[in-house]
Amino acid sequence: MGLTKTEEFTKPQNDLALLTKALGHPARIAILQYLIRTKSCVCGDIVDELPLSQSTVSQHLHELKKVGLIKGDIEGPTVCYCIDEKVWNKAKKVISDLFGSFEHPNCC
Amino acid sequence: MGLTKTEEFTKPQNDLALLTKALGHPARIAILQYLIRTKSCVCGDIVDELPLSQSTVSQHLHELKKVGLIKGDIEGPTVCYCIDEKVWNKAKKVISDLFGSFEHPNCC
DNA sequence: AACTTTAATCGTAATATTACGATTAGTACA
DNA sequence: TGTACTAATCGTAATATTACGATTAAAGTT
Repeated sequence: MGLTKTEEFTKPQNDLALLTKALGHPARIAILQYLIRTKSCVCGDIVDELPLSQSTVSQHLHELKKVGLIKGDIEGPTVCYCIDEKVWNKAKKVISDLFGSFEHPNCC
Repeated sequence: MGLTKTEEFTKPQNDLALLTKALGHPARIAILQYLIRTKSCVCGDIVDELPLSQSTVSQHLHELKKVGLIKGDIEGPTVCYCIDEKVWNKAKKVISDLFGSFEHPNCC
């Protein structure tokens, strides 16, 4: 199938899964790290930075934009991608809530 | 293709991507939450808890075991799944490092 | 030994993902 | 207007994922 049974799970579960799924590719991790690292929100430079073709990078940027982690502002001929602080902080909270909810093993 | 160019990225990037990818399905989020919530490391009950077939749940458990987040101890006829504290804490750190590395937007 | 229970694995089908080259759309400049 | 550049989209191929039923393997029970 390849089709997730989304309707059978809660919205928080689906949202968290969509978020982590978006993070689940080394290229997208690399993009986020690059955006955080570089002071200026350099744009098409991402393509030069990554070992992937322009169209593939564009697809990964689209995935990240879909979950809101980044946003793209058109600046003349180029596009400026940045981390979306609001979504980023929300994601940070949701994920740390998950990891914080485990204290100690119940068994084993 | 569907084949990630793993060799072009760093090990930390690939490791983090594999971890988040494993989290990137609502069923696997639900499994982890269930294991955290229930005091006893109840086992095949996971199947009853989830709206998926036994074989599908088994596959998801396998995915989580692959990245080490959970471990399964055979206890008589049943198998007891638990969070692996060590891997869990490491994952927690790696992810919070990523989210902590962003302070404020550089632009936009 | 035969039976039951539990959970992994196999086989399969449908859909998703990853990647690329080629094309297109949009903007700036000559 | 024509040209050059950037970045999205289209088309496509290869592989991965999700899901299920059926089968198998392993352990306990009768």
